[in-house]
Amino acid sequence: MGVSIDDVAARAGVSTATVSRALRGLPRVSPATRERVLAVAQDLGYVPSPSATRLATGRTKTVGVLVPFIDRWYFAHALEGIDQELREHGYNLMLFSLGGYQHGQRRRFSEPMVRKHVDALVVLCLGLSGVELEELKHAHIPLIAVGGPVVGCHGVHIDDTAAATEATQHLIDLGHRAIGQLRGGSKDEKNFIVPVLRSRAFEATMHRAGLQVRPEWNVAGNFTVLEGVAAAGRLFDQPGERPTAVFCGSDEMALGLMFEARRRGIRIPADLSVVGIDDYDFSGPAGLSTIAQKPIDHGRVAAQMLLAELNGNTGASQERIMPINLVQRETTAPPR
Amino acid sequence: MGVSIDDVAARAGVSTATVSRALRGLPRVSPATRERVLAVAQDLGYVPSPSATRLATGRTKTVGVLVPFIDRWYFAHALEGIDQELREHGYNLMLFSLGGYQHGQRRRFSEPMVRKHVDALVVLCLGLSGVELEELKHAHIPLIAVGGPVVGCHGVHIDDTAAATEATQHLIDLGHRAIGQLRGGSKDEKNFIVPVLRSRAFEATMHRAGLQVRPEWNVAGNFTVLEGVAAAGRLFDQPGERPTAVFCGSDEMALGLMFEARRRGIRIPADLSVVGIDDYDFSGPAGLSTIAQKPIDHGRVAAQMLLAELNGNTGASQERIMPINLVQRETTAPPR
DNA sequence: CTGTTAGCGCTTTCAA
DNA sequence: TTGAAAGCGCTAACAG
Repeated sequence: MGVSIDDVAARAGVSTATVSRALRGLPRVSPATRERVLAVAQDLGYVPSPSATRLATGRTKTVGVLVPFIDRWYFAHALEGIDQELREHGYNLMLFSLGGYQHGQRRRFSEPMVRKHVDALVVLCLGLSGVELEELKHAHIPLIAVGGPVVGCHGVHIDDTAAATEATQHLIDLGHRAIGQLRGGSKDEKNFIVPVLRSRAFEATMHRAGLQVRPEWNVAGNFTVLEGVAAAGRLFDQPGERPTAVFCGSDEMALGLMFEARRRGIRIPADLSVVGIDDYDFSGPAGLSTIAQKPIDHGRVAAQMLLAELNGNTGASQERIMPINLVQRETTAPPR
Repeated sequence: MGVSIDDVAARAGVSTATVSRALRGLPRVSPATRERVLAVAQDLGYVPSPSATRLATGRTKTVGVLVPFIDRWYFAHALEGIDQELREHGYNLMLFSLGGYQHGQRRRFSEPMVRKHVDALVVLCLGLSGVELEELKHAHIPLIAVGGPVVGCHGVHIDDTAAATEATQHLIDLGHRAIGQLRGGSKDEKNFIVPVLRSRAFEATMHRAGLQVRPEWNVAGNFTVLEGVAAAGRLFDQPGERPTAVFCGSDEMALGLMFEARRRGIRIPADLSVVGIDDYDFSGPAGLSTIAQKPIDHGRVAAQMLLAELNGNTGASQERIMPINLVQRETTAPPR
């Protein structure tokens, strides 16, 4: 079955070392020899055994991606970017999912999971604990966080504080004073700092503008559409005055709120303005005003840094703040 | 840095062979010895080198997943299921994306891409060409298709014909006669058979009911929300009579159509009934009637079959039709 | 420019 | 029950 380097060497009448050099494009091989080797290899359908190469070189030519779970908009797009960059450079992508949160807590990550399986690791939207990070550093493999800041590790992500501030300020600039918030849930906030950053920035911006943050208008939606619907329900059920606008920590929750608003006959933006963060695939069609980011670019950039690092360019991976921009569509307008 | 099996052997005062046996739980090791080896290994923080194991055994303990691109609802959920199953059994998941369609055609898959990298492969929502399949069979690794039938290869998927038939029949049963279709685009249909199956089943069901399939009510939406919006626009722009209901090949397109309908003041379901297929995350909150499927289960089942096959259970991977069910929500009602 | 020769770190007969 | 030794298929000095 498997045709090995020896077969090629024998057939080409050279040593295995020469075959190895010729096939990898190394110098010190005569053009004639190289050509012959290449022809024979092609002819025999020879493909080097990655297992053998790994063992001999100590490099796996694969990069790991660690995610808390898979089915979220940001992950899929970031993955797409990482994958593209990796594949263009002959690297493989190994996916490590922690399988979501159980008992409100994600599964612990242990370094042996990835040990010797990958040359580098990107940590996607995951807050690593001190010990986890320590293990990883000890393993000495290049590491980069994507999707949010991780202490003790460089990352590629947007400035979430700036994003939430800009979104909130957009509402204030339109003249809104009674503003509610759809924030992440306790699971999100316990496991990752991004929801917290966005939430805090909303509150800081409100205070800075001399506006009150009313606790009863502050509901948790777990960053999903479904929970967003439920959270919106709770918000709308509050007795008394209703906010004229809502800042949502993510577009997914914003969309959920919009569905619930429609069900209740609350008109957007006439009765209620809504702004989100992300620019989810649906946001355009839904007319949702938002702070846009491009996760696919985050993935590409992170992968580039890792690859540079693996090519000996020490210090290639750095903190990198990616661009955001306010996209005003139809869900935000001055209050009436 | 790396502590190897020799270190453990030396420290435990046994041979490497014994360490190997002890650690893998093989018989023919005295309890006392095993215990000592385990303790030493634990103590030294020893983890076997996967590269060495691969080379020695010829098995990689990893399964590959081939996808046309990543950011689609079905893929993320199926991946989640595959990943869960794999990880529970100590297997790793290597992701191979073809990076979408360029020039309307996906990148060609070549067997060397995965050769010796994985023990088995799942092909996700991809129609493999004859040559591609031939290469794969020649590589003798277990193979299974997920998300749609692939000729010459077993698969785990729903009966797409039944799904589209049921959806269409649902509209007919409600009393609709003027029914339009939002189908996949040429890219989808050229690269995968599922869009074609759904489309054909719609037409067959219409004919069977003695209803006319009007070409001008038959628009292409590429299976995405964004394209669904555009396609709906084209449908609504048709002069003359409008259909009273639309069958959509996927929920994503259905949602797109709903956004566009709302924008134009077309009321759903009062003016127009809409049904989709999939039960996308948003479908519940949006109130979309649909034929539900559970891709995460498809992933689990496929992974189970592959693992069984790898455990010597030849013939474990078979054709498996997964359940679907009509979920009637608020977008379908009798015509007025 | 090319060949020889050690490994890389495990697994797996085959003996003991 | 345990050990010795021969690979697995490639890379990387080191000679020539």
